[in-house]
Amino acid sequence: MGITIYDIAEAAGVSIATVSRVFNDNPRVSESTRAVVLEVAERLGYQPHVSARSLARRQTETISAIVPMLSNYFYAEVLKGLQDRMSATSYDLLVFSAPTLDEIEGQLEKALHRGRSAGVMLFSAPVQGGLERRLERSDMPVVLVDCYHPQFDSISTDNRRGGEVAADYFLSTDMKCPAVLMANPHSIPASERLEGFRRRLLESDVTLRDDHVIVSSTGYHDGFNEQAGFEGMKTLLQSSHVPDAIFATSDVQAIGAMDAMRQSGVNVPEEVQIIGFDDLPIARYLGLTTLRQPMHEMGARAFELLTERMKNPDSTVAHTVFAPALVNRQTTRSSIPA
Amino acid sequence: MGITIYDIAEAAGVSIATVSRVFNDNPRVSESTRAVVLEVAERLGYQPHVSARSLARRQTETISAIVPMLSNYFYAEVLKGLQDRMSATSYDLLVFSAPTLDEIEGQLEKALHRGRSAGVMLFSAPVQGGLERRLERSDMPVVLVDCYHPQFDSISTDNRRGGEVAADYFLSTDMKCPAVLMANPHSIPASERLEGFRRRLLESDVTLRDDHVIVSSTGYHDGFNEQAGFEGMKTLLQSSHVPDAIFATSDVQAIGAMDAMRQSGVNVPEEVQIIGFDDLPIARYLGLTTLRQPMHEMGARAFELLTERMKNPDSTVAHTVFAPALVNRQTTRSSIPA
DNA sequence: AAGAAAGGTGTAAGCGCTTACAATGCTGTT
DNA sequence: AACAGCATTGTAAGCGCTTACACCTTTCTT
Repeated sequence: MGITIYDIAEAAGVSIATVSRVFNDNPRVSESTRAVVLEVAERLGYQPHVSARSLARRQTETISAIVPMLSNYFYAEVLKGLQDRMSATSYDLLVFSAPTLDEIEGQLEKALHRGRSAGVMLFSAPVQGGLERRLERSDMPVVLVDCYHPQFDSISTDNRRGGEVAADYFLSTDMKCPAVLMANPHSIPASERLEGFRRRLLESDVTLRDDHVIVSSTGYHDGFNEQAGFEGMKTLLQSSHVPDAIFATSDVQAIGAMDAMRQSGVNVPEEVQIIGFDDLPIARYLGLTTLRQPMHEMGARAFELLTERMKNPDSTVAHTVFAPALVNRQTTRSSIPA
Repeated sequence: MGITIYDIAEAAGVSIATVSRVFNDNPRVSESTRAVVLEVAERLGYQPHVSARSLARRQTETISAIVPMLSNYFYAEVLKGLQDRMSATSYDLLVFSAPTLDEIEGQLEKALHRGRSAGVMLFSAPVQGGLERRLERSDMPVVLVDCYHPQFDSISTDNRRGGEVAADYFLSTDMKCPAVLMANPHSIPASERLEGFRRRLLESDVTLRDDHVIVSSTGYHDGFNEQAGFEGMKTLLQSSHVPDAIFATSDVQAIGAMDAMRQSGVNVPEEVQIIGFDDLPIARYLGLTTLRQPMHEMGARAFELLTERMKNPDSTVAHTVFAPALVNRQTTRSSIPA
């Protein structure tokens, strides 16, 4: 159906090898024939056939991203950073979605399919068990995003540090009774955030009650969703000890929690302070104090790590860890000068 | 590097044709040899090579989506609907991003590349001029999402109707002075929303002042962004005639506007009502009254239209139009009984 | 002026798969 | 017993491209 190099070759009066060379920027073609070939190709509207090319070259120009869910704004932002970085290159982005843990392996299998992609980005996946083995067995360049494994390049945020920063901030205010709106317990980022938060409080004279760590009841988005925050907050407000400082493991949870407080007539931050995590663009317009993850930068860096790995499969593994930064807005009270 | 059908054929003691037949569910293979081939393939970890397969078959199993921006939550939601629908099939999703109008043609060119995809979804693109010609010239199955052209299958929301519904609602309250927070004027959906809103007001005794149609100052996301809403609202609040009812052409603009009002101490909805557009999941937790677009359903339906078109290239063009529904929450006042 | 080096082009053998066609061995018919 | 008909399998020719190798001109050495 389409125009092939044979058509071009014939029309230009050269061989297919020459046509191919022109399209591969091979210097062993004279300027004059190059011009002719290009002119003919342009006139006939020639495009190289993607599959044929990658079959012959034994490599593709597409990379695969396995993402839990596009409708999770955190991933949407990271992917935007990734795409902005990629757009200058000739790579294409194939997106697989794996909403639940069990689906990851299946999607990874598709992404790892021979001839499909030049590299894979795996988002927020606990790399262990079958997944770990599968990844080790393949010789595909891989970058982990928002997760970690010693053997693979990765890019992530220092979640523990984020928890610590949140705790430190609360401790610098007149906070008496903290609580955590936690996502699903099996979520590694969420667990790490909780861990950092808890660790810092342990070193202080404030205690984090066990019943003040509310685990998400909904599995959707791994518990990183508004509803989880809303319901968790409802629970906290009914507690015998209503907390006065909330650390939510994501902005969307914080947003749900703020709604619950609004409905109950609780003033933020006068009665209850709240800190989120991510700093989605929207957080600014909600006045939400939060821990910023450089999402676009993470996406861009992930692409760089991946291409680096593709170029140099045996270089040492690189882990890029970003430090989350507290963005102080209107849902927290001011620090008490020391 | 990988295992090929030759390896399988040799190990199973059959020809490559038979191996190929097994993997293509060709019935002309005996049960016994099928079992042997499958067993050997499993043992050797065989996977068909994607490019080789699509080269030989002259077709791919991937579809391309050209989206202005992944970080626009509307697209993220539609894509989620699309992926959920696709996950049961063997199709893969290639995502191209075209943040500005000029970039669409280039990205479309990539998506239309021979051998790349079996079909294309084009989001929010004004199909005219070069784009229109390019699309007509290709024989690629295409579905337009959030835009319209008589010659191509499309899926969209009745934007004018949305504007009318918003106007009708405001008119049913004690609204005196409406305003519109408009995105970029060249955005077709935004223009249509404005048009419907304006049309209804024209039939009423309330007038929409020209200086109360605020066009987005930022081009980012075509003006569908929080900042545009924020700044537009600031402008309105400084107007000699401060409006008491705002129709924002998207939820994110409404969110920006609400922040501006909060900062200025304006009460919503007592002093100013506001209606958004989209009904992002977050809208519910912000109590935002808005016009709901069934985003997931739109994605799913887009996929169905596309596969339909792929199966049957000559069937008549189908346009699916969803009616937006008003979701009444806390940013609007109640209707006055007629 | 002869030979080496360099530049430019063509030939042909893949890349891994699908599939038309041919070949084989059965079964059942007459 | 000979043959038609069927099920099963193999052979080989692509799909459109890349690239090693060979070949032929030029140009440069000495």
